[in-house]
Amino acid sequence: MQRVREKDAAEGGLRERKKRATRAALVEAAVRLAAEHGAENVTVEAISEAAGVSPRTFFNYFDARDDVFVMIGAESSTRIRRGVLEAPSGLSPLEALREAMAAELAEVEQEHELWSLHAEVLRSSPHLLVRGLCVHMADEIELAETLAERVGSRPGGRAEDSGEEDGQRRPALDLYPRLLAAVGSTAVRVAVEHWCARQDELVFTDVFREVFEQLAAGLPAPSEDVGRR
Amino acid sequence: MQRVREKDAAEGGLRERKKRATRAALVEAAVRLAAEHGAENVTVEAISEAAGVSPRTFFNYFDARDDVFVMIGAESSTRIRRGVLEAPSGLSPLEALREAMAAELAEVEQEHELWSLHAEVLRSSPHLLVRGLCVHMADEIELAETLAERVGSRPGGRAEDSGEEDGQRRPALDLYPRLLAAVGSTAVRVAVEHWCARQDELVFTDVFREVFEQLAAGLPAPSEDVGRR
DNA sequence: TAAATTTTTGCAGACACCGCATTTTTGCAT
DNA sequence: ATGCAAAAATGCGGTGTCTGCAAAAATTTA
Repeated sequence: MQRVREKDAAEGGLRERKKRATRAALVEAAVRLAAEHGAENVTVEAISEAAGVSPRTFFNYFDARDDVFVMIGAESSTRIRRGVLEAPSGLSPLEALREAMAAELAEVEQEHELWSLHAEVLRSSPHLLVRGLCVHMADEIELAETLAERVGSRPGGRAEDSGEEDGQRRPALDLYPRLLAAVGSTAVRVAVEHWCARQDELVFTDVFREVFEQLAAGLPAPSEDVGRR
Repeated sequence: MQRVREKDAAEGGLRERKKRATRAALVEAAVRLAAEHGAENVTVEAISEAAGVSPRTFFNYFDARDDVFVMIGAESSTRIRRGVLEAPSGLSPLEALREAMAAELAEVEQEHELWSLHAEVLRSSPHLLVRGLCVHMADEIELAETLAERVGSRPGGRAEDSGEEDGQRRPALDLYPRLLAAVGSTAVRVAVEHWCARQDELVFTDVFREVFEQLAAGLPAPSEDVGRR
């Protein structure tokens, strides 16, 4: 009866594995087709056919056609939140967030191949880029909750509460965690965009470090050494 | 022959005035219908009928149906940018941005009636809220350019022009203005959201001041003495 | 193997959206 | 005012998105 509870989590059942495979197939087919013909000219029918499922099934996996181009880093959010909680307790909230995000970005670097193709698709149709960032924003509230947890439970004892799956309880977060989550996410976005714009000249790690330094310094006016003329 | 005045700019031609009227009628009809029946259940046909135009005409004004629920603060962006340039030169970039945004928010407060109704619609269907923020984001690049102008960091040689006649050429802005524009916008968004969540208890001005103080201070960990202010 | 559960699929239909041709409105010069 | 050109509104037809429903297929459980 109650023996199977976490099929969704790992790859317990064969059923879940197939679902993951189908979803991945749809995403890959979509990205590949979009890279070739342009995202606007790729129909649900074409994606479904390339993935080997019916068009109707597509909508069992994605609420909207555009979502398939955007649902890439779906698990990043979870990993970042875990990273925030596991960061050394000596770090400030901003530093903890920075470290968690840096780790996740390094992780993403592994799948550089797929992300590169994906980025190309988004670049050709900014409409989708915007949509992707919106999805990212949905994670912001959860990140804020995690940050609140870290800030609230000070070091000394392990803040590892077993039942943190409260899920329902949304007690109007404090301003600070919300702000930190939103601003941190935004900073990373800017870093990525800036790096994408001039990939050749810049090392992403530098840009990443730079934006967080700026944040920590309170966004002061840039030094004068550049402002000649 | 081709003496093309700028009828588009102000209220010169009667033609433009009618266009504005039609657009406003569509927006108002849409918001009103959405407030009553829920945004999801309002078709283009219904909006068009309420506004007294044909359904086809609707798409002459808006690229997508959802846009009609979102195109409210279309001119805020321009006013904010002007505010940034006109701010006292003694202010830091962050302060200039803060002042410009505070002024615009005060301006918006005038049309409190419409915005309140509009906010209610967005609250009932977060899908649209997301879309609205996306529109907001499009302004971010322009805001970054304005900030760059104020700071005086124009890369790419001839700093003399500063004109927008390049049209296509967007010379890869510096990191700092981009970051400031994005983070500033994000901070305001968080402030608005936070205030909306607990409208009864909070004064918006306080929240607004608070987020910018946090930014200027580098987002330090919140101290234990909360009642300091 | 049979039953229960979940997923897939086809189908019908509402609606969003776009291109095109036609009609109406507006701006301007005569 | 009046005719002409530009621009907008409209109607129509078609493609594509997305949903609900019920049957069929696959998978798990008993």
